[in-house]
Amino acid sequence: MNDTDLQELADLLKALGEYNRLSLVYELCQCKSPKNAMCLCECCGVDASGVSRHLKILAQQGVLSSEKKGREITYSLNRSEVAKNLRQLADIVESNPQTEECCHAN
Amino acid sequence: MNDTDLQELADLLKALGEYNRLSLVYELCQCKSPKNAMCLCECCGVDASGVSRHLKILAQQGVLSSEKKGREITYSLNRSEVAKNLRQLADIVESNPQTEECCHAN
DNA sequence: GTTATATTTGCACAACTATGCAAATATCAA
DNA sequence: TTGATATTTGCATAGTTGTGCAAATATAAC
Repeated sequence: MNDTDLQELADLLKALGEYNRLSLVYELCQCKSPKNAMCLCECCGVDASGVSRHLKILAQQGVLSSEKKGREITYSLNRSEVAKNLRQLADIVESNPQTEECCHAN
Repeated sequence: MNDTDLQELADLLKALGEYNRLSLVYELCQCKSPKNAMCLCECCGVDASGVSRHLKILAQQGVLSSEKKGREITYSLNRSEVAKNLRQLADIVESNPQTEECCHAN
């Protein structure tokens, strides 16, 4: 894993690591169909403009997909992609160390 | 998943979602034995006090375990616990929606 | 004892972030 | 066209965060 990968992973985790954003993601977890910002606004203690910004961040990190339908934009969760990224990190964390030692200080 | 669980999960993801902290975690991933802050300092563009603070945050979130050995403190990664948390979230994200609809706006 | 090493803490600061409000934009409905 | 609805954007602001430096603390080594 190079620096760029690590940075992208950090960005993804940061996007998910904010309470209201994670609430939006969790809400979309439980939705069969895509939802617009007004609907998602209800499950999040933030006004429409704030939700709009949160959804943008999540979409930028590939957590959500958006589709424009007339005057509204519906968002859905990229379930398999997000799950894949999380499991990849879990695998790395749990894998056996590849190098003898990471430094020579001790 | 209640609000407290969601908050704790967000805190964990936030702890991991910072580049230098994630670098520390990744470094410890590759270490067979626990490492102290001086050693970990080398893999992270931050001085000792900064590393100390990052390690504290990671330990608070259960990512790392620490053990005091004389004048040094060695840190190790809680591999299975971190992996478990990440996989749990992955499972939730990928699971089929339980509720019909999350709201009635559309 | 003194000195060296490892870590934490107080302070300052710059940068970033989440937020609400109001205005702007876009699209639908009547 | 006029009005309603959905979303974005500019602005201000309060709060948070990462950081380095220097000082304090703790412990080992001499």
